[in-house]
This record gives sequence, C-alpha cells and structure tokens, in this order.
Amino acid sequence: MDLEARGHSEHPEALRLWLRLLTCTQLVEKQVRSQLREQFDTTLPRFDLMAQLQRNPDGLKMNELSRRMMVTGGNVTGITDQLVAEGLVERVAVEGDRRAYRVRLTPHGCTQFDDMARAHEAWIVTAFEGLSLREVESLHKLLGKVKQHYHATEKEQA
Amino acid sequence: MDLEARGHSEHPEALRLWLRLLTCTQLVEKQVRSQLREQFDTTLPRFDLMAQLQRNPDGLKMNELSRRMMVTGGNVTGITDQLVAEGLVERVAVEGDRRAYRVRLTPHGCTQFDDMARAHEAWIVTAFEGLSLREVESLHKLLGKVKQHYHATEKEQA
DNA sequence: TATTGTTATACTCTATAACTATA
DNA sequence: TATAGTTATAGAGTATAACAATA
Repeated sequence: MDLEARGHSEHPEALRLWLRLLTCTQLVEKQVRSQLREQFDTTLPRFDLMAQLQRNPDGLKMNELSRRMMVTGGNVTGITDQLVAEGLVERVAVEGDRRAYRVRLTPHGCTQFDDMARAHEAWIVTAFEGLSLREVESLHKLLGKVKQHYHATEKEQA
Repeated sequence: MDLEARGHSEHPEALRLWLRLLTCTQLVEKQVRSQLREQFDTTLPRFDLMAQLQRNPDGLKMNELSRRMMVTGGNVTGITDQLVAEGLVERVAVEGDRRAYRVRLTPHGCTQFDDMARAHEAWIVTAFEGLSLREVESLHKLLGKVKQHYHATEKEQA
C-alpha cells in the first residue's frame, strides 16, 4: 500500500498530510468494516446510524440522521428500513407533526449495539496503541482545527 | 454533521480520535470527489491510479497497482479498462513474463493528470489552511506513527 | 502447482429527482 | 408554497470466486 506516492508539488506539505490522513483512515476503516461484517454481519453505515441513536435515546428525525451521517435522506430511509425489518430500531410518531418520524433503538437494538460498540472500541484502541495518550490528544486537537476550519468556510459559502 | 456523537466508553480517547479522524477525512474526501466530478468528470480511484503511474513513469504491474491502491485485482482491471478506452493510460508487455502487463500513462494522460494534480493540490491546501506549517508537520508525523504501527502489526499477523 | 490478470456476479452505498402527505 | 419523508433509478465501488494463460 502506498497512497502516499502521489504528491509532488511546490506546496507539498499539505498534500503529503492529506495522503497520509487518507491512508490511515482507510487502514482503520477497512479493518472496522471487515470485522463488523465478520463478527456482526453488519455494515459501517448501519453501525453509524445505531450509534447516533444510542447517543440520542429519545430518537432522531430522519433529516437529523441525514445531516449527522452526512448522507442524503433516501439513504437514511433505506438503512432505517433494514434495521426496522430486523427489529433493531423503530419509527415512532412525532406529535404535532404528522409528516415526521422519530427513529430510536428498540431494547433489542440497544443490547445488540452495546455488544458491537464494545468490540468496536477494542479494535480502535488497538489501531492507535502505537501512540501515547499525549499523542492521541494532540492528534485529536489538531484534527479539531481542521474540522473547525471546514465548518467556518462552509458558512462562508452558504 | 456529527459523527463524533458516537462514542462513550471507558477508554474514550482513542474512540474520540477515530471519530474525528473519520469526520475530517470524509469532509475533505467528499469535496475532492465532487470537484473531480464537476471539473474533470472523473473519480477518486481513477485519479489515484493515474497518480500512482505518474510517480512510476515506467509503469506498474496490475498486482502492484492493486496493492498500492488497496483494492482487489478485478477492480484495477475495471478502472484501467476505462482509462485505456479514453487514451489516458496504456498496457505494455513485460518482457520475460507473458502473463503480466505494465500499465503506464500515455503522453495525453500525463498532460491531463498534471492539470488535475494542480487543481487537486489547491483544494487540499485550502482544506488545511486552518493549520500552521508546524501543525501540518506535527499532524503528518503523528499519523506516521499510526501508519507505522499498522504495518508492524500487519506483519505479526502474516 | 502457483501466479498474473480477467471475467462474472452480487451487494452496499451513494446522489438525484420525482413523488406523497402534511404544514 | 415549503417541508418531511419515501420511492425509483442509475452509477460507483467493492469483494468473491471461477476462469484462462503462462510460469
């Protein structure tokens, strides 16, 4: 694997950083996807959706899920349909707006998600065990700046 | 967007880092994909393949491309077929092994890739302009440790 | 037998746009 | 009219496995 063979330019620092960021993310993501598949017969978007719901026990509306997962509404409908069919999440009516639903984990979904989350955390801890706690926090902080800058420029565009 | 709403656990640092890493990568990647689509009518895997070839002017064999791009061989065949059809890359025989090809950029492919690479670099510079040069290098170095650790454990498994 | 690369297949994820129902 | 959500469609990307040709 050598995604980082890509860049050569006059401002190579940002480019090198990007290629390395992409490489690292892909390494971890590939492993998470394959473990989710092997151990729990599920996918990353499904895991993500359930994770959002775990953090919001009262449930989230479809458009909230769409925004948080950074995908369009149709996709959320599809993933939600699968999870409903398996009894892991449910749609509940929102009172006062008969157009909207609130999606939330079922008790069974909670239980199952807890298992996955435990395993998931172990994979992630392993992925970053080459770093000290200080380094983990430093990385987190630096990436926070990247994210923040993105949100700032996003507002400019809008 | 709030991928980072996901984790809560007893070792939350690594998890928080991972979610932020994923968020940042997705933010940049989404933008790169859509710009490649809009401005050059191409995709990230196609761009990646051409980038690998630019760094290796003598060309790369299919299995080398597969390894470097972290995808299976069948996919590389598909992407290569597209690029050959558009005259951007070509397959040349490897002497001494009639099973293998070497894929390399055509002159037209070189020219076209240079245009894309210039635009691509500008997008990336913008994405990270919230960081100082020191911070960019620090981030690069920390991610290097993550990558290195991954490679080390990969060898253990093999 | 092992390796290089291709083909065939199936599935997930995605965006877009048209649509229904409600506000 | 605008909004919440769904449906339909098409396309990209991926892995798997069977296959042909060569080593």
